[in-house]
Amino acid sequence: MPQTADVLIPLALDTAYSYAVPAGLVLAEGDVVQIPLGPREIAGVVWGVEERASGGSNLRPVTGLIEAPPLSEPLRRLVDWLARYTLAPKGSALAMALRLPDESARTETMRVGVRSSGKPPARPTAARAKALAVAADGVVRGKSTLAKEAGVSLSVVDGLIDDGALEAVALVPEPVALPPDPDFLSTAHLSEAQAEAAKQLNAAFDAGPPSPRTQGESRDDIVVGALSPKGEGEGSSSEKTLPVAPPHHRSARLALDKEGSALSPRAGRGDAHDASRTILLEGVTGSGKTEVYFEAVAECVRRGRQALVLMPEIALTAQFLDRFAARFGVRPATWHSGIGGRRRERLRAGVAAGDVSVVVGARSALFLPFRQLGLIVVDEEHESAYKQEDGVHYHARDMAVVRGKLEGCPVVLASATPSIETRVNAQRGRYGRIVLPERFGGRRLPDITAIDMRLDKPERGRFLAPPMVAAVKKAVADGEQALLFLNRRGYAPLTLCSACGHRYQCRNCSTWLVEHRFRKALVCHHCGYTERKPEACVECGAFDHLTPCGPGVERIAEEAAELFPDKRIIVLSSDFPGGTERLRQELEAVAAGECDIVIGTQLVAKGHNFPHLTLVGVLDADIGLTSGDPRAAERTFQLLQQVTGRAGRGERPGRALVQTFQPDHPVIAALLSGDAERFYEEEIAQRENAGLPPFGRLAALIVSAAEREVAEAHGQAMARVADPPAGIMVLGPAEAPLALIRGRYRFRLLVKTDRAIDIQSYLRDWLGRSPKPRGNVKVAIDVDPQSFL
DNA sequence: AGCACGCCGACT
DNA sequence: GTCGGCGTGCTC
Repeated sequence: MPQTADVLIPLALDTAYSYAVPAGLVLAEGDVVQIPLGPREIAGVVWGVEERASGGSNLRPVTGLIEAPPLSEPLRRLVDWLARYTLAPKGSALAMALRLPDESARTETMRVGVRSSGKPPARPTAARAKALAVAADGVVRGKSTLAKEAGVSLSVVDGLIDDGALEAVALVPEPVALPPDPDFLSTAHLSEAQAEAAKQLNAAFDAGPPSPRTQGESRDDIVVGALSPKGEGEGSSSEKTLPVAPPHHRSARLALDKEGSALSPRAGRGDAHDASRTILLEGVTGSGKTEVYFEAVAECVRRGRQALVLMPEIALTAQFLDRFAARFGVRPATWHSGIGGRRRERLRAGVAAGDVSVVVGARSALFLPFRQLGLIVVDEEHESAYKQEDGVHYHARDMAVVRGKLEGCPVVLASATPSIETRVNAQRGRYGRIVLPERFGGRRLPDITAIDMRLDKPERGRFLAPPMVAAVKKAVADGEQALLFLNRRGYAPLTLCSACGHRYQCRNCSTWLVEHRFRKALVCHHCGYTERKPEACVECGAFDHLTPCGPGVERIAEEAAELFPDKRIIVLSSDFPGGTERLRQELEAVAAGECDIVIGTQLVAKGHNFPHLTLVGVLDADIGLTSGDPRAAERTFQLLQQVTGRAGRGERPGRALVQTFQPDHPVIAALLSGDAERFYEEEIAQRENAGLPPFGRLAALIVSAAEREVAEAHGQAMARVADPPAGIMVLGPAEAPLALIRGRYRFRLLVKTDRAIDIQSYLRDWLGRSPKPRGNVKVAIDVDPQSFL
């Protein structure tokens, strides 16, 4: 019986295309196939197979099966889910999971090995005899290995191959990763609290459903950060204007749920099942979260399943890999954007075959074709680096929760400073929560003291307050390391001409240009626009009147160099001269203690540990509190908590000094009191009081039209008509700060929502009914539920 | 993603 | 007169 295959193509296409399956080829869902598309041939994945007695003869045939790991059922469902949630075309979502070997991989030379063929060489020589003596054991070696071992040159080996005494064989590539040993280190090194936490964590392995793959139908109900339903009783007022969702669309059930909040299909139903399977592992810096989740990884490996540890890319350091090796005997397989070519493909294959049992990777590792995934850990779950902002917009932490659900495996979200949404999910019982309250080894958290800048003013033209100077002086005099933290790159955030008052501004954005003295340039930190620092004022032509206003790390370094001329000072920021590799080296050097005073931006708050650090000085704790970003408070708290937590990880206790103008601000007060709990409660309450969801949901709708008036009319009509269903808020162009009109009248509306999925049907319906002014309005929908909050 | 088609400005 | 910019549509 002839087959027809629906093939999803990794392009911006939302529907699978149908192809005839040639006789002799039998396809299954998930198979990677080559198919003709227009004039070319490309790879796609079989999304469905139909048996057909007749018909299908008008379809173009599948060209062939590609040798690549097929996409498992859960992975295919993840692609579906991702596409629907982000409103991305399915094909684009597929592209994330289908990264086939690129050209460089194919052209890379295959490693050739040699072994003895048993035949004696036609022309024996001394060198040949030596080589053959080594090869006599019949073991396959690389050519260069054999040459080295025998102490002969490569040409001798080549000669023997030509001669027929050695035969060349394709070498089995070395494994991408050695198997980690879950019992390499006994659990005796764990503290009591850690051991208890590990035990609780490991209980999650047995709490799951018997078979995850029988649960297909429930997958729409997966609750992740941004999708979590609101509390009960929130507006259902606009149901009358709720458009009738197209019947073909699944969300009809959700959108038309008459029971109450249409957007909260599961509101009020605590989900004990989820709670035992997605777990927030919360512990202050230095409490040993990593060791705890390593135990879960060990347990997962013991059970013969695979574990995935997700990290923000910058946190994937040698330091971390060594910690892993100390626990498991070997370094883990790693996956990040820099892994390319053959290595990439072999890792994929190893993961698909189940040979690679642990992968540590950045967010894209989420789409690897695991054979039997048994655990996902999301380290530093609050990190905004988990947000993919280009192409398909997704949050890797949320997708990890989704994949965990689809694979039927536990998901651990680890953080010292969890995101608000994760805290809320834990609080509402949707996620489990394990807290490590203390630092490992009885070490104390650093004492944090405020320096009230209204009282303790720095000297004129200086930025370090006297108590800060004194503290740094004492620390370095005692041979300790100090960190001065200022989250501002460059020399000065604003430059003006003291003769005419001209302020240097970016020509693209409305931001001030930041002076970078080292680079002799004025730089826009928003768009990257750079210009040479002018000799004379561009406005009035006055010389020597350019005045830097305010501090950046470079300026602090200048001040520190004057105050502590004999100390080793280093500035660490993301624009470190010499690139990422140099920066990495410098971070290692600092960790090794080869520096007295570190001056750094937020870069130093993440990833690296500095064991010699005892003093952290925060130079402007108030930066970011007034940014207008709804997550400003949360972000600032997380950052300050992390950076102050860097102090005192070694034997000595640490302390932190915080320069601030608002010691009573809730964020600063919570930081000073060390009461994170209080911060979260206040922050969540505040959002609820303001009528905001406790965490972000926002969808952006882009309308582009050939004519500005058309777009504007459309947008205004939309904003007006949109008396939106519960949980959806449509912001008109005037209210939307991001409503940029760029290029040819591209027009952007923001639509705020609980559930991106519902927007799709809502908009389709609304636009379907609306008159099309000139028949020339195109609607593309682009949603990132989290990027704005 | 590629590739064709079609509409507008600026050249040998 | 065309060359070529990109905006738009199509690929089973």
